[in-house]
Amino acid sequence: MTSITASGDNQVSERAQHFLKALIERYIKDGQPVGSRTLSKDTGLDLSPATVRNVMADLEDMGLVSSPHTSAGRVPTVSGYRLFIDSLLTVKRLAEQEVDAMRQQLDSLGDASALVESASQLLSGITRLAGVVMMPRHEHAAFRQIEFVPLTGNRVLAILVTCEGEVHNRVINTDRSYSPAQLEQAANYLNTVFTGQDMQAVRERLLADLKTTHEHMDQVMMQALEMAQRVVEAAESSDDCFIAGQTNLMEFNELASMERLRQLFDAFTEKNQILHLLDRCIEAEGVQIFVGEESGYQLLDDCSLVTAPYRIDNEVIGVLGVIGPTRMDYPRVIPIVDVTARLLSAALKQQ
Amino acid sequence: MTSITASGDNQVSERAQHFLKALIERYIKDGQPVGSRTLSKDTGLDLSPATVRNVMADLEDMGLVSSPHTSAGRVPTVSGYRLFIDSLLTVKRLAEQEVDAMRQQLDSLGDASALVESASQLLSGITRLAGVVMMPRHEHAAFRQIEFVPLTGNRVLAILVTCEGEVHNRVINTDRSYSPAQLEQAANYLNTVFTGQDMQAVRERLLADLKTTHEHMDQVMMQALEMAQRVVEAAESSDDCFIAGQTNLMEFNELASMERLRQLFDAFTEKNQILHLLDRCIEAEGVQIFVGEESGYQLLDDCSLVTAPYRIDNEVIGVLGVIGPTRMDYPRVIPIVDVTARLLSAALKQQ
DNA sequence: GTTAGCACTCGCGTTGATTGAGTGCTAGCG
DNA sequence: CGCTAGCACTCAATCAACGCGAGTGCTAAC
Repeated sequence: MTSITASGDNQVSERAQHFLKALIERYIKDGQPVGSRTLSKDTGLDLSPATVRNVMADLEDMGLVSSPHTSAGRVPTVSGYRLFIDSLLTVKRLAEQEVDAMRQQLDSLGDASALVESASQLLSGITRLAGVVMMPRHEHAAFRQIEFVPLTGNRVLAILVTCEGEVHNRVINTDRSYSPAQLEQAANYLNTVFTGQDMQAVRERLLADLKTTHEHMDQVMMQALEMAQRVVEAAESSDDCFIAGQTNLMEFNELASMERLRQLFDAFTEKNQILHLLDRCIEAEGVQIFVGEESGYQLLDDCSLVTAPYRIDNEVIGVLGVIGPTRMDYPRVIPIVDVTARLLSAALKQQ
Repeated sequence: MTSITASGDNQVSERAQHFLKALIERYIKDGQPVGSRTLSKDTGLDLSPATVRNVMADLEDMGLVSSPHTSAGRVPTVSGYRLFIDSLLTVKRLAEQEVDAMRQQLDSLGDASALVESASQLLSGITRLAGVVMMPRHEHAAFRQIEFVPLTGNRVLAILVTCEGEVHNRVINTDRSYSPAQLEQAANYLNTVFTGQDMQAVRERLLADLKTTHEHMDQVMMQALEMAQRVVEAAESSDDCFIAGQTNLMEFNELASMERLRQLFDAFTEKNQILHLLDRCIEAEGVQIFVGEESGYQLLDDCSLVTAPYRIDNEVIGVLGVIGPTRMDYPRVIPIVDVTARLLSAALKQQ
């Protein structure tokens, strides 16, 4: 609309940025719209409220702040937060001892899922927000062992173990009953063929075998292939996530509406929407942030999501992060999420 | 205080009971304190509000109802609900087709834990309260098979399968590494010794062996015994429960305080308090109800718990129920809980 | 460009009056 | 003796009126 100022800083002057920063920091601190008087004291610069008001009017024109009503102070808009996050914010680095404390809390005993749970609790406990951690997805997980256990009534329990020590099991209804010996033989065969192989390869091979060998093979093997296929499938689709500290969100009065909260909590138990969202963050290099509507889910309209990918052997295998109100303490939360991702990566590597 | 009336009905007259019943039914329906005028219309008897007031005053003296303030109507107290539940209420039997619909929803595929989850969802969905189902605890579960899988770094994955098709696994840190052959040999030994035996017997035998054979046995076997002991322990302590539809409770304005709700939800994720409470219901014959403070947990002060045990082969193996506000529709909820328990029992038996 | 001054706006909390639902009590009736 | 009509009383809830205070935009002067 208005012509671009000569400051070069595409539209918003150095000073205006400084004010925006101060405003957001203040707003994060006490959650109230911040007025010109307060702000004039907050910034180091020794300027009168009236001057501040002029700057605020500019910021409002640019859509970076807005006032809830005519005689309240200003609050940051989503674009305001965006600018703040992208170029204004000064991250508070964590002290070495804080990192150590976190490392200790991340109990590295037990299996991957215990670790993931522990990480989400760590995140939520330390940020007082909701912590969420995707289960690691091993695209290149390796097949270790498969076992079939006959149950009553034509049902077979298939157990699959990966080299990473994860156990997946699934009950499968078969059309006729099989003897323990038959099942053992089938398992032995599969184990010798597949042990150590990449899970994706196993999957493909299984599908191929199921098609091609349709006639040549005996009934038992066919059935075994199918069962293996089913449990591998189950293992792959078990991308899940842990969410901890949901109830922390109840403390924030900007989310106080039961209606909204309920939808949010339902999404947390449903999980798949959250998972989709996390999936979209998996390609980011480091910390990624969605503010308010940016996520695209109306559910999260007043929320922000701060995520970071975690990896093993330099390959990204999952994402973790926190969900909280848009008014969250980004400078504090960002390094926490970042460090937690690193710690989790390290802990997973040790296994 | 006043002398006992001759009605014999220990203090509270036939008519008073009738009024109490009408009052509670009304209060359950619209959640407002009910006044004398309303009540005089509600009961079939054609009596004036003034008369009703006299009766209400009596009920209040007996502690069965109370008024939130002087010019509001009356609300049932805990003792009022108690009397209502114990001797006044007329249960609404479920229609055959409703039961059928429930049976269909209770997806009987998959393992026990899927079934339990499905049951809790069924309960919460149909009552619009929170549904909770204990995992079945097989005191007499039978040992089926144990397997040890070596992982990296002196860690071993122990997998235990019961005859019922449940899989328990646990990662165990050992003090030195063992070869796959050693582990297999150990597993084979345990399997031949224990297969088909009662889990409790297995547990005892393991403990005994660990003590007595201390010197005679070789290192590998000692370690195997210990690992087996650990995984059996894990299996036994895995008494857990599923809770569904927590968010339903947000709809009730008597629970609208964030503070209380938060505590409640935290208890739901923590689960062990809930479990203790359910444990106390395991001995009841049929449906058991805790109203408000009766549960003994302050958390549940404004809540009621309706439970019923479920069984397999006539042996009680778990409890399920619903949690909701004290003002819940008992006549409807009770048969639902009852029927769900029966359906779950039947579904478990089929396995 | 900055600031002081001023009129104006608008949410919030207080007050006070009104309403209406409901009670307890008492006197009278069958 | 049980029931009822009537009456005075209580108390939460609703609403309008009001003042307060925080904050704004604008203008004129430095």
